[in-house]
Amino acid sequence: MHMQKSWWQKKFKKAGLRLTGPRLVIIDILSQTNNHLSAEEIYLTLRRENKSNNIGLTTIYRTLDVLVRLGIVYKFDFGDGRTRYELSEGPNGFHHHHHLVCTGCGHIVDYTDFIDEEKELLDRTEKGLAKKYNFSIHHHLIQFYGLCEHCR
Amino acid sequence: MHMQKSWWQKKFKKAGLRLTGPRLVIIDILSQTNNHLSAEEIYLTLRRENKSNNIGLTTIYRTLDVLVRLGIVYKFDFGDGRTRYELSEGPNGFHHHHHLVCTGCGHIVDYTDFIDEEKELLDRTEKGLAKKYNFSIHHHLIQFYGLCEHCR
DNA sequence: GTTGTATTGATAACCATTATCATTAATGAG
DNA sequence: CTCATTAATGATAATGGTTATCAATACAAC
Ligand SMILES: [Mn+2]
Ligand SMILES: [Mn+2]
Ligand SMILES: [Zn+2]
Ligand SMILES: [Zn+2]
Repeated sequence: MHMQKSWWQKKFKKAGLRLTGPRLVIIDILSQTNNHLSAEEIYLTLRRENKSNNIGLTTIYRTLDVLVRLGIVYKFDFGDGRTRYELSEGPNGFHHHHHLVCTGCGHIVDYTDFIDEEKELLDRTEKGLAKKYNFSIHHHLIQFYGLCEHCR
Repeated sequence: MHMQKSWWQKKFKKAGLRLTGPRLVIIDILSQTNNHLSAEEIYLTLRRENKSNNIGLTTIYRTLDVLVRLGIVYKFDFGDGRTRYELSEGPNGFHHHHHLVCTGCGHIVDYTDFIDEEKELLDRTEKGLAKKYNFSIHHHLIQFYGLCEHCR
């Protein structure tokens, strides 16, 4: 009974990193939610669901760092004082989106509206900036801030 | 000999806040640079230039908080572990721009290229999102990340 | 000038994230 | 499968940017 290798397992192989219990469990937690979890939230979820005896908070931070380096996870600052993480890709491939952030309650909306137009403009902007300022650009960040209907 | 009121003095008045020495000095520091200063950098600049006997770091944080609330200063996280601040407006009015961040050395470029096109798309996006998700949107954030020629 | 109150600064506390280091376990060779 | 190598882990302490406290100070309205 061999499990098919998921998209992220290959990345570990290629980087020469070990597929450990904690790493599998943390990716599992992230793939089970649409939320943008903080390290502590992952930690608490693990304890609550008894997913693994006791993974240290330190390991969560280290693992997230690895996942970000491998491009498996994206890292965000939404201004609430803690870094938040989200899987970069689901089983159905990338889900390119940007964020709408409520500065009242911290609620976050993943939106894909206008993404195609944005992408076109961003590509053009990226090329222009790269040339003019001699940068090699790797990624971008777009966020809208406001108040949700509840916090209005 | 009456000094003309600057754009930000009115905001203090309207908000019923006092125009104190420390506040004036901190705004002065920010208006004297194109850099995106952290609280500690402002603190050190003050001591170095002897702008005022001894303004406490606490006061810097509190003042920056006030300035952000009044819209006199913008607050940014460029991923280097400290919050950075920038005057929202110069003597010649707003200078709308976005940021290009070097993840190697932290160097930041203010760019205005493509701003008009971005603005058009952003306005449209903003309206669309506001309606669809029932948000009142106040501001947005656009940043490009990469490596400058030095860090390549 | 007097007065009421917002503001300040020294200090301690907070809290998310990192560094340390001895212990454990994933992996590849045999 | 067994073993040896060494990356990874977890308990703990430390770090560092930011906040809370509170008595002392200084705006600004009269
Ligand atoms: Mn998201
Ligand atoms: Mn800027
Ligand atoms: Zn809200
Ligand atoms: Zn650089």
